[in-house]
Amino acid sequence: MTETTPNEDSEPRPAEMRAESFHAVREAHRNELAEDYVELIAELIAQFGEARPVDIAARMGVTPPTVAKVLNRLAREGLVARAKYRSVFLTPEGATLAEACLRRHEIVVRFLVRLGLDPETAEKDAEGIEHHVSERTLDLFRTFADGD
Amino acid sequence: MTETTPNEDSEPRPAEMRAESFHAVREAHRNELAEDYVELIAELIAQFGEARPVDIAARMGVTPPTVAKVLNRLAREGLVARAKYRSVFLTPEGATLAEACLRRHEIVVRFLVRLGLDPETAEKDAEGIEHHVSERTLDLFRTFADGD
DNA sequence: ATGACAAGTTAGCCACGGCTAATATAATGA
DNA sequence: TCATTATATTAGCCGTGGCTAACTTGTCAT
Ligand SMILES: [Mn+2]
Ligand SMILES: [Mn+2]
Ligand SMILES: [Mn+2]
Ligand SMILES: [Mn+2]
Repeated sequence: MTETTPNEDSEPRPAEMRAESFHAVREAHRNELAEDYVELIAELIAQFGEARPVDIAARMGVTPPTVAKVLNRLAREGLVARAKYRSVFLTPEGATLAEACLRRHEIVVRFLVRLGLDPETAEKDAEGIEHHVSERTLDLFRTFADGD
Repeated sequence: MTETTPNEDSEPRPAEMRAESFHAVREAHRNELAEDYVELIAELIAQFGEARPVDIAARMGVTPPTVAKVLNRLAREGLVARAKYRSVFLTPEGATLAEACLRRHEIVVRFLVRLGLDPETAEKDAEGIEHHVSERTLDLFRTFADGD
């Protein structure tokens, strides 16, 4: 059975289009951890004046060694500045990204709550959804959240 | 600077709650590939009577060896049945999962379209969002999609 | 029936992000 | 001060999911 145009009634999406979607998802997942980290680091700095690995670990729900490894990658990528055994800070690039992520996060949460979701679940679902929301979709979310 | 109750105006969510959210996201990501594969396999079987690795690869946007490796895992997990050099089929468990994923996928897409998104982008965003939607949220999506 | 091409598999590489155990440094308080 | 505790890092393990290259098997047309 070779792959030709199907004789079905509802046209299935072409293979390449599907592939594009999955590529986009994988791309989102590649950026996800960096986004959540810088966002969290920004919040910790705002609250405490610094971001300590131990606090990051507690909030990310992972162990300190895991945090260390990720932070090294973020440093390598220029999002984070660090000195051994010291707190973590954001580079300008990291701070910019954090700001964008924070905004997006809040829009998604407000949208879900507006839709009727309890804030707890909204926060939980948003943590995943936020990374898969295109600019267009985010605009619609924002409008809906503010709207009525 | 130790971590105590902050003197901020807006109460930040406790660390454990945040950790829970991230745990949920990681859990979703662990199931994601299996869900997308069985969903796709179900569709291919519906269209062509069988699901061939080469067609899976084209639609997932990956190479055949990658598909082979993932299929082996799915077989190990009892979602898929296969014989060497033959097409892939779903176990009852796999078929059940596929059905649920298909439904969820369609709800998310219809929701996004109803919100005002073009079908292209809706399909793309849905591919990621679907895995981060709780039962509650899915209900709200369904209602909104049908509603008005 | 068989040879050529398509499809599938295997082997082996890599980066990532979890983890534990062990070690090194910093911070605290008696 | 300095001993104890808290925090951070390193080393090393594992499973996953990408990839390419090489090989095996299946399919199809002549
Ligand atoms: Mn997130
Ligand atoms: Mn998906
Ligand atoms: Mn899907
Ligand atoms: Mn995701």
